[in-house]
Amino acid sequence: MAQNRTWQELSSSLEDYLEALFHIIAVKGAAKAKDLASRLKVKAASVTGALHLLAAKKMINYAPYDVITLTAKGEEMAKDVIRRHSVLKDFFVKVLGIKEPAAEESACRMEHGVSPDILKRLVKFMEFLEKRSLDGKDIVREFEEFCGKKK
Amino acid sequence: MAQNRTWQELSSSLEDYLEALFHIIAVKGAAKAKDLASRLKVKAASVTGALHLLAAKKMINYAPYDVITLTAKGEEMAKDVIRRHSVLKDFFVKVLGIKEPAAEESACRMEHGVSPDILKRLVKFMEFLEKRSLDGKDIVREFEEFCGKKK
DNA sequence: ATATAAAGTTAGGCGAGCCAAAATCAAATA
DNA sequence: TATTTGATTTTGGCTCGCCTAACTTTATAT
Repeated sequence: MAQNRTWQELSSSLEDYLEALFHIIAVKGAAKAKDLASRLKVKAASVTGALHLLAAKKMINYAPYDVITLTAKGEEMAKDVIRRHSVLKDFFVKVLGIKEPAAEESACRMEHGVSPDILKRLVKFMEFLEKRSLDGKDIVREFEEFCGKKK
Repeated sequence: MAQNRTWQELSSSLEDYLEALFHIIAVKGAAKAKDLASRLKVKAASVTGALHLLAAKKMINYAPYDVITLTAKGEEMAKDVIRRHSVLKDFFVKVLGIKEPAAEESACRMEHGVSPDILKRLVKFMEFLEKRSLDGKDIVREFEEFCGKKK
């Protein structure tokens, strides 16, 4: 299902590759196909295919058998995906109180569908909760109690 | 990209069909292929294909040229999808203050990825906000003000 | 009752994204 | 340097979900 995302030019799959690429590069300076394959739980042949597509979209610097790096455009895109991912995950963990592996998984699944306006509002909402907490009115704590009480 | 959803046996696409089916049936008692096609912005041939799949999964009662209804299992699934959709949308509208068409769109895109635990927590969070509001501590209102103030 | 229109289905095709198997390249080792 | 080994790519094949075009069935209108 290649859904229409007017506000995005990449498929969910390619966003995943870009995101993984960014993280691998952050640690190792550059990425190899194998890193992507193991991280995304995909076979090497699939990686090659995705790399061709990303290269065609000028998102990565790719030459056969060479290491992979992100172009400026690719890095921008990757950061955008990662931002959606981490905002969602933060919301799940810090506000909803979801535990680590589940929060991560759900963020992965939902990150591709978050529109810019939803993202902005979600960030603002968490800023709001943060500020309130500093003012001694910790909503998250209250929510935890609320959850603990019932049942 | 047919993602793995261990907690779900239907593709995003089939979930969409089921969801639409439920709404059409709610209004008209039964659905025709044409209703689905126009609602999902898809051609009639695609509908037939999806109906075969849903019938194979015992989600719908389907016979060529006949009206379509949901089986008990299908109705259950449909309600589940719709619940995910409406909880998300509610959160977007009532808490984040997202306007109608955008909230609906984002709910559509994200509904397929919401896990049961996230959903449960989100519902609880909104119950919590509701209760607080009844106690005269309207967090949503405060959030609106918070948003209005800054910039 | 029959001709026409509309709805539904079938057949065949396309792209995305995955895979396995085979071929190729590169890096390490003998 | 020659060889082996592991990484990468290519090739061909699969499923899903969509499409168009052609055909069949059902509904409508004369």
